[in-house]
Amino acid sequence: MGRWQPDARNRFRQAAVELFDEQGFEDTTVVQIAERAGLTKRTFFRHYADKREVLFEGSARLQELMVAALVGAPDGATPLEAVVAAVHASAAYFLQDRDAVRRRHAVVTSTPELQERERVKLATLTAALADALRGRGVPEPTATLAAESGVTVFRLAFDAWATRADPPPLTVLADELFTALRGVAAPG
Amino acid sequence: MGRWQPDARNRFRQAAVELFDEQGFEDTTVVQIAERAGLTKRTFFRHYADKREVLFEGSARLQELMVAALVGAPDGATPLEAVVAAVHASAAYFLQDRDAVRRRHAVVTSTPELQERERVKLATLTAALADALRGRGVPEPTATLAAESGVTVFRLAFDAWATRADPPPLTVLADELFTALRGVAAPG
DNA sequence: GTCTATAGTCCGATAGAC
DNA sequence: GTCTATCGGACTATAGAC
Repeated sequence: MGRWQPDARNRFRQAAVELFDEQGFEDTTVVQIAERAGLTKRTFFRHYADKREVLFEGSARLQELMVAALVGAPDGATPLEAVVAAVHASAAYFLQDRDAVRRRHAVVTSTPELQERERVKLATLTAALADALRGRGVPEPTATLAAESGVTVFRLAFDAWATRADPPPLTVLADELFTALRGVAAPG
Repeated sequence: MGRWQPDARNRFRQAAVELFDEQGFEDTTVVQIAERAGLTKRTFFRHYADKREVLFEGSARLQELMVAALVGAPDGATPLEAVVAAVHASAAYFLQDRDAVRRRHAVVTSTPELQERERVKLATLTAALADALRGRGVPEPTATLAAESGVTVFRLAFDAWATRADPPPLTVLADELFTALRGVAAPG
């Protein structure tokens, strides 16, 4: 096989997750990750802009999924209904290996640095959803506000889903929050 | 006056803002800031946890202002109305020296690292507002959703106010967004 | 106030795939 | 040969330790 280590990214990701789980994010150095992956620090930074990024590889895929669902929502759907469709679509993404999702969530919520990065990813997601809404002809500021509301509901629903012992489906949690949101914005 | 340089924080803050303005955040080192302030790097890190924090000194004060307004809202106010009062109260904070506010906003929006920190501060503000709402007897998830909505409106209104050439008052921009939000959540 | 560890960058060299 | 991915080490700045 020669000196190339195949699947560099997969190896890095697995090594990183293991080490973060064993000894925490801050006490794990990039050199340690590289050693366990059988590669070097230099190569790590060729694949990831920084140490945090190794935990956020999936976010692009999740975003595509949600945007696609929003774009594919029925023509007659209101902006918020289209956003609800996007949030519902996200549930499929997390069903694959629930334990891994929960472990990752635990690491992220216990590390301020990682929470920062998560917020950035959610901001990117919000921008993408707002953009897709504008593509459906939704004007500003409605598009941005609908996208912001949807991502807020998504984040709160996902937090509850990843934290609770035996949670209902993500779609159910999200629907409860959407209902509550309607009550907040238009009381009486 | 002795060996202490009085007003260390003020000196650091002013030196930092000047340097960030002249050569950007990333190309400015903490040593440069300390030199211009007539102090040492060590002293800088005694006052601020990291290089970014020097730009966010005011956020605690802003938060107090908004929480106080929320707490002081009329008893009959709905959760969202109480949050609107908090956002309105923030306008007073920014009236002091508008140019400084705009320069700071320009630096923050042009530096991803600083946007991350800003998001964290907004998340802290959201938590504080939600807490104050719970103190008024508002149950979950209403308290959190109202706080999230309010901070979203605050952020969008502030962005517009700090970006536009000759903007209307922050309160006016915020009210427009609150109205649009009601339309998003309860259409028809 | 000095000393050290770690994140992250830059360079040249090298080895596989095509 | 060309393209791409890796390696190795030296280097700077942040941040924390002593």
